[in-house]
Amino acid sequence: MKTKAPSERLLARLPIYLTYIKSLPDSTVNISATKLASALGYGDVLVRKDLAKISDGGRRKLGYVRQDLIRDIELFLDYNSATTAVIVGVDRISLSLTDYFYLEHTGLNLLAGFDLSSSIHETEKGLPVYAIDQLDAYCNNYDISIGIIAVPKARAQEACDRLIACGIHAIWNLSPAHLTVPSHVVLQSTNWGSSLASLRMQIKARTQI
Amino acid sequence: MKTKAPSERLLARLPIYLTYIKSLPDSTVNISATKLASALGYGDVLVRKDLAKISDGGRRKLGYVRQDLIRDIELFLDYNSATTAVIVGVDRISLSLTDYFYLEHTGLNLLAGFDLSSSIHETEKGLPVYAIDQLDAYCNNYDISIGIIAVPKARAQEACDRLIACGIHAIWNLSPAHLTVPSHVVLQSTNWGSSLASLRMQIKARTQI
DNA sequence: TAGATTGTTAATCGATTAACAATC
DNA sequence: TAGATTGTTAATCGATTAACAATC
Repeated sequence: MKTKAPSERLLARLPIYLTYIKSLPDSTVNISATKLASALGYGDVLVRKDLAKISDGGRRKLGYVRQDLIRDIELFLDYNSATTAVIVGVDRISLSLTDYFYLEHTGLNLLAGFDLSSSIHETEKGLPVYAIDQLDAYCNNYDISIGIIAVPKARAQEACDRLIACGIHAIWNLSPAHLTVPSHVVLQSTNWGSSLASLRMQIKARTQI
Repeated sequence: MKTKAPSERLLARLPIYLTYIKSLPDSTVNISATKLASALGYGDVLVRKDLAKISDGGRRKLGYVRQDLIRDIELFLDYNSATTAVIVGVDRISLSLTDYFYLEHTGLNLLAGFDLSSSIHETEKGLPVYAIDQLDAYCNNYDISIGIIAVPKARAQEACDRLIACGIHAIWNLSPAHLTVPSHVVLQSTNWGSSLASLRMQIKARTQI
C-alpha cells in the first residue's frame, strides 16, 4: 500500500493555511473551509479537498475544530519529528531565519551555524557559531540532514560543495546563486525574483484595467 | 487587442532561467532550450514554449544567443523600467535583500528604509534610513509603488496598515505574519514554510525508496 | 548528409471548479 | 425547518508532455 505523494501545490498551501489559522484570535474555536477559503482568496472546494486529505473531517454546519486542524496540518507536514540542520553563513538573513524557526515550530532543528569567524560564539537566540573549518568534524559527530546556504552569491557553490562533502544529502539554498548538485542530493532553492515578478505583474494588471 | 496575462508559473520560472543563464561562463555564446531544460530539471518542450512566449526565437541547431535571451527575459519581466519601493524594518533580512537588489538588476528601485531609529543614517549599501514617523511625509514627496514589510511578525500588520494609509497600493510581505489588506491593495506574501515543506517531502521520498 | 535543434499540433495529465446530495 | 456546512462525483480548464515536421 503506498499513499500517493502530496502535490507540490498542496505542500505550498498548507503552511499558508497554518499561518492564517494560527493568526486567528484565541477565542476562535471553529473554522470552516468556506471561511478559510475566502480569507485567503482560494476556492472553497479546493480548500475543502485539501483539508479532507490531511484531516479526518469537520462537522457539518460548524466546520473544523481550530486546534485539531492545526494539529493535523502540523502532523501532515511532519512538524513534530525534527529534521536536523546546519546553516552556512551567519548574518542577516540567517539571523532572521533562526528567529523564524524559533518562533514557529516547523520541525527544523537548527543545530549550528558556520561562518568565517575565528572564535566560537553564540547568536542572541542561542545558536552556536563555529568557524567554517570545523564543519567537517561537526558533521561527523552529529547526524545532519539539511544544509542551509545563506552566504553571498559568489561563495554559495563552494559552501554547497563543502556541505555535500560532509555527507549532507539535502541543500536549502537561500542565496541568489544557481547551484549544481550531484544526483543523489536534493536541492531546494528559493528565488526572490519569482515572488517579485508575480507582484509586479499583479500591479501592472491592476493599473491597466 | 489584449495579450493574455502570463501565468503565475511562467513568472516563477523566468527568474530561475535568468539566474542560470547569467551563471554560465562569459565564454558561453549560445544556449539551447534543451540544455537549459536539462540543467534545471524541466521538460524541454516546456522550456521551449516558455522561451517562445518571451523572445522572437532561437536558431535551429544553435539555440538562443545568450545575451539576447537575457535581454528578452529582462524585458518581459520589466526589469528595465524601475518600480519604486520603500522597506519597513531595516535589519537582517532587509539588508540581505538590499544586497540582492543592488547586485541583480530586477527593476526594483529601493529608495528608503524606515525603522525605529531616532536619527537618519545610511546602510553600508547607501540606503537612507529614516524614523518610522517620517514615512507619511516621505510618501507625499515621492511616488512609491511597493511597500516591503520586513519587521517581526508581531508588528507586521501595523506596518502594513501604515503603508496603505500612506497611499501605497502594493505590499510585499517578507514577514511570517498573515496580513489583511483592503481589496484595492495588491498583496504578495512569501512563506518560508512552503519552501521548507517541499524540501522535507523530497527528503522523505528519497529515503523511502 | 546527419544530427541537433526549433516550433507546432495533438494528447495527456493533473488541478481546479461546478453541481449536487447529505446532514447537523 | 432553513441555512450553513461537508464531502463527493462529474465537468472544465490549464499546464505539461508526446509526437512530429521543419531546418540549419
